[in-house]
Amino acid sequence: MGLIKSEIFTDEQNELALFAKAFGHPARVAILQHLFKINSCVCGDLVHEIGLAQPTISQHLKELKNLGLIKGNIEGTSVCYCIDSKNWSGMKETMFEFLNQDTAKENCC
Amino acid sequence: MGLIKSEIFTDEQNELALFAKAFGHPARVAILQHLFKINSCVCGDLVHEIGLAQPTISQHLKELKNLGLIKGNIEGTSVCYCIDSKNWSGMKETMFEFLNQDTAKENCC
DNA sequence: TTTGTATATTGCAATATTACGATTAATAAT
DNA sequence: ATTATTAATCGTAATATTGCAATATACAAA
Repeated sequence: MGLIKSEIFTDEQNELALFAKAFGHPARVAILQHLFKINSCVCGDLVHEIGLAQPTISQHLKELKNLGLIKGNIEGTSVCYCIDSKNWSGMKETMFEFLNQDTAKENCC
Repeated sequence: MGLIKSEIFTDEQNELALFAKAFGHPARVAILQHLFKINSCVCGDLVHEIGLAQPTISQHLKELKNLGLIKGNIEGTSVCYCIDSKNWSGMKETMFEFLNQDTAKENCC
């Protein structure tokens, strides 16, 4: 199959999984870290910085963009990609809620 | 290819991606939420709770166990799975550092 | 208009993931 | 000993992901 049965899970579970999946590849982690580091970016830099072929980087950027975590502004012949702060904050909220489930719990084993 | 080029990324980037990938499937999200909720669990409950076949749940549990996020104690004929609090905290630290990169940054676009 | 530069898209091969039926292993109950 | 119960493993089909070469697109510069 290879097909996730999304219909049996809640919207929250599916949303969180989609966000997490975005971070589930080291290239996308590296892209986001680089975008934060220089606070503005063109794709060309990323190809050089990360060491994957241009189509591959472009594909990863597209995924992050579709999720809303980054946005791209065309500037002449190149594209300025950067973090979408508002959406990043929203995503963080979702992740924090999930990650902090352990507070106020005792261990059983 | 379908093969991640881990060797071109840092250990931190690869580790974070592995943790994130664990949350990148709604079934594993649901499993972890359920484990937190009842604070102790046997696999059978999860099969009933989540609605996937027993081998599928077992496989997801194995992945979470391999990552160290949960541990399983055999109790008679069933297995008691629960969160590994220590490792969960460590994972949280890693994720928080990544998610909080945006603090102390100004927007560019 | 041609040439160069930067990014996106297409097509494809290789590998990974998801899901489950069938089976196995291990213990509990009778 | 036999049977029932629970969970792991095996095998396999279907789908997804990763990565890149080739190509297309879009704009700038000459």
